[in-house]
Amino acid sequence: MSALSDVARIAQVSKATASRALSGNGYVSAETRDRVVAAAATIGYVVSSNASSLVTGRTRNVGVVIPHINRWYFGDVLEGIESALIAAGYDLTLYRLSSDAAERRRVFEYFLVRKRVDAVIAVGIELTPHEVGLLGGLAKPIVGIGGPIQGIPTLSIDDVAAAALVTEHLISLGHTSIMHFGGDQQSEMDFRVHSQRLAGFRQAMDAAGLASGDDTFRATELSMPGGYELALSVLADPRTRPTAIVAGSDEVAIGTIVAARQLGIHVPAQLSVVGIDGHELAPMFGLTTLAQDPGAQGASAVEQVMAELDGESAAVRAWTPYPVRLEVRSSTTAPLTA
Amino acid sequence: MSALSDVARIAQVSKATASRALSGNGYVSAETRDRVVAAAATIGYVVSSNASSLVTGRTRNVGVVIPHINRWYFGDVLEGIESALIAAGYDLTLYRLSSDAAERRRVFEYFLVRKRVDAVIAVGIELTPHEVGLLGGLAKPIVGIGGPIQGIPTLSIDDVAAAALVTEHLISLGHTSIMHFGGDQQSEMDFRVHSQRLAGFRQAMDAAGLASGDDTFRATELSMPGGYELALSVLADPRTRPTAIVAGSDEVAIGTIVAARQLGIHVPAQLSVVGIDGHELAPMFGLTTLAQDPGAQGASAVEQVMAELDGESAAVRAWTPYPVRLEVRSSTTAPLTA
DNA sequence: ATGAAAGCGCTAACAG
DNA sequence: CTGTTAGCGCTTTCAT
Repeated sequence: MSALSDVARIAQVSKATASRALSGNGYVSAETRDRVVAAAATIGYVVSSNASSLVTGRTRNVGVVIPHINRWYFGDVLEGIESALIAAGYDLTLYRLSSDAAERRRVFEYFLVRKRVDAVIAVGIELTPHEVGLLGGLAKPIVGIGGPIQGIPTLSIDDVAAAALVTEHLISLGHTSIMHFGGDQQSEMDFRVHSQRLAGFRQAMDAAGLASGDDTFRATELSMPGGYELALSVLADPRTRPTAIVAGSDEVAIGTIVAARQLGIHVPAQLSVVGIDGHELAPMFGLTTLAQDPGAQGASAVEQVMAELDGESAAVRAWTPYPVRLEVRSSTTAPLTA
Repeated sequence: MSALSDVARIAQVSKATASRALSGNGYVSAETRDRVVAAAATIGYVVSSNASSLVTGRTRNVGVVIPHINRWYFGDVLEGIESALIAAGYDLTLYRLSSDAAERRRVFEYFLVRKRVDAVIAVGIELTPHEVGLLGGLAKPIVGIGGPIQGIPTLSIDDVAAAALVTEHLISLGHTSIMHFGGDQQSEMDFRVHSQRLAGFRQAMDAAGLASGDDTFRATELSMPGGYELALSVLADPRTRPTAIVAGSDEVAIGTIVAARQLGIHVPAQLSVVGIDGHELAPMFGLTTLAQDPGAQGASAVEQVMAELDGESAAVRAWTPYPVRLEVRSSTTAPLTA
């Protein structure tokens, strides 16, 4: 493997000059630079990022911690982050956090701390103050996606408002028997997203004077199979079946629709369903959903990180709700007495 | 940031001894090791992987190149790789390759070469001999997933046989008018997967004496919207509509089913559909599909890489077909005259 | 079993 | 504008 010294020797300059010529830092005469660049090209020289990082303290690499890869919302966010990072010339090191606490500790206390990453983006994970402190102590920027984290900038929609909005949509259609298929309230993993969406749902129901008690909420994994299984069991009984469902995610919504159709329930004539993610596949299913843009949120997070890395650390340390709008489609929601 | 020298000073040993105690390489008396470990713990010492990599030449990091993140098959493979890597104490650096040739070159000639990764796993991407040579010249192990690559070990199913199998299934059900909704034959990205599946389809059709000409094949992006759009246009005309579809992926299959139902076509009474990936969501849709296990393939790839990294470089340099079986479900395929 | 010393490959002052 | 010098933090002979 050729080193900088080889380039220097061939170009007949010192290592320092070669370094300057290649990195673009510092003055180098045009002709010298050309010689150096040519020399580097002929021997196929590429910097050793290790050596370079060791002295500069910068790795041009950011760590991304995320609970799932193969879920619509998370996959979209990840793609958005990936594109933005590559465009900025940064590497992306991926850590999937399971609910296993020991593994989580290992990621934070070992993997993320070894001077391997310049910054961390946490997607859909509520960092503990301890974890924030760990990274913060190393002066590594952190930005979150998916919900407020104490003391660091976070991008997310206003989940309470979002859930309230879709619920109101259903109510405005004349529905009175509405259920929320949401995330497990115990799950530490995904922020307060679950509880906030439930809160928004209840808020809208209460405001309309509708029942919002325990039997209007059922917890499930926020996945297609999750929604499917739950819907199969809840919708089977025609006497207790609601006329509308506020799904905790688009995947849950689709799962619910598939199950309903399988039970012979007509969507939307007999059951209206709304989602919350605004995934690109939603239109295909005609799903009425909130239009948040996960990919764009990922890209914004990268922007934030880059800004902080460039010293603009006075960035927004507070949470800013990401704007959303309700995308109304005809095929999964309908007036109650259409 | 505390360094090894700090640990050494506190434990009252030399840096060399501290290093040995912490890494477990070389002789250290039990009591000395305890002192060192304790010292490291109190100041929260973590090795700088840069410094360590610089001298050892090993990064404990593997690069993964993959064309999509948010597709069932690829997401599953990626999850499998991630888990296996973390378990082995390795980091995973993710590169999504678009069809942009310039970007692809940049990834191979810049990102992957800077002594940042110990090995590369290429998923669903046919590496060129040049790319293989690039990494090979650096003595970095490469393993592929998804199809044969010249000169390196690759994991994949036998796509010709797989496509033939699902096609035969349809034929055995009495279908004679069968179409293949597969991947674009021009796409360089995804190996020969597309053409191989088409070949398998034609092989089975020909063997049964059925028409397998150009009008039995339609190309689409191997995604749900891809399958959906294509099905919408192809299935609309009842006079030319086939009775069965061999989908190029599970996503295409689902998209096709959704479109068919939307057109009022009953699946499987009027249209039978088979997929090829065996995704975990297939059962939910009752999809008849091949059972390949993408996650397991990812894990196997990691095993291969680790073996090569441990010097067992005499590993299988040839392609070994990954075993599959056909999972027959009742709801998306049926005898023609049921 | 432990320590001293020599780098790994590069960048960043500081002179000139 | 270019060269000299001094490390970045760690591992690894080679002595002891």
